[in-house]
Amino acid sequence: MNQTPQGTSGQTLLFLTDEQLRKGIEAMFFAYRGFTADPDRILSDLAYGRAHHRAIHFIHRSPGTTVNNLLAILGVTKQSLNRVLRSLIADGLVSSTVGQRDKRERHLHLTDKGAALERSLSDAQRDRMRSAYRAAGPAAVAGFRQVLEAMMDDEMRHHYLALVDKPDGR
Amino acid sequence: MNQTPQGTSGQTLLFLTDEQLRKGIEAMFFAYRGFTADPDRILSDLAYGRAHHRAIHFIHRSPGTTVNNLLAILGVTKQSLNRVLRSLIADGLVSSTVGQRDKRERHLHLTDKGAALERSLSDAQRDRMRSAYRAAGPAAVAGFRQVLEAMMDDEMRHHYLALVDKPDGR
DNA sequence: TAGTCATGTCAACAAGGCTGACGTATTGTA
DNA sequence: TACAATACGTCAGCCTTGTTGACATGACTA
Repeated sequence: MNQTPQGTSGQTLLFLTDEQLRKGIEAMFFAYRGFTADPDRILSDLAYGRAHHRAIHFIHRSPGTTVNNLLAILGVTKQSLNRVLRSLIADGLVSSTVGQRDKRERHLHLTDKGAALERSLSDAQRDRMRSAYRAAGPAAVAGFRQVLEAMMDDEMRHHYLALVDKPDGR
Repeated sequence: MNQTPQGTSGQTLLFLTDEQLRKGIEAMFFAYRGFTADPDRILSDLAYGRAHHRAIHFIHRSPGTTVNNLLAILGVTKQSLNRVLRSLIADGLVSSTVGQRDKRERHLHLTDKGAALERSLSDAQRDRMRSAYRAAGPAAVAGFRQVLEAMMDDEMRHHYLALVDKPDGR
């Protein structure tokens, strides 16, 4: 299937061969390893894991977010998230405050200590991303983001766009 | 840091702002979820997981590969891989044969049954990749691969290039 | 007031990582 | 030919992070 593609309308679609697709799949696999490697190293010294990193990242991104919202973004069960949040709160990295409008909700913020860890994690991750961006150049970066966005599930794309399109970038 | 970057040599480097890097980080996160979603669905019906998928993928890619080689590519411990391989061999998806030149080595192949599963997994994953590629276009795809490659650890990039540069693409 | 919602929590389980230790062929080398 | 290194398998035990199911509480809403 699609081993020797011809132009559908006179246009060559060589970039859609199984071969090209496979390269993309393997690139995703190996690149994701690099993507998580630096934060993982930092976290392993602290008895935290990737799940803690994700929670910290998105709390930083959307200060005051609720548990339910975080649940939707992370795509895990509340029991799973709760375990992570509990340890972060116990260790004083995250604060949970009862909602004012709706007192059932908990609003999550990073403490100073949490913000410090977030910074060290995202610095490490950004350093790698920056050098990859720099090596590839602006045009490649635009394509990179385009393909990734097209690869997301609809629901995840909505979350992504809601975050990314924030006017002030926070 | 790098919040209001200026051209280092008269060139604007707006694509290297923390904001842009953060978007890339979040794009990777959400996209990877989509990347694994379809195979995960298939596997969960079979009592297999992502680890089985990875083993099957790379055995398919490099038929006859040794356990040690697979270990290096996957970047896990032999105990971890062995657990996966044991079940795949027991279920008749993978065959393990003693090496001819070096009898200590085991050469791994997919059986017909294993190849059938591999096909259904990679079909699902390729379908998503194909529609993302198609939506983004050839130029974006080139950039996508460039950035991913730059993001890999050196060791992983070597494995990646060794696979991807195979002349016949198998 | 009844029902729904947001949250937290307990218990039990599974996948898939890890370390450490040990055994067994087999191969390469001093 | 002894000995060391290599490739592999396996046992045991641990951790993180995901799951399901059940239940409780307080708060909002129709």
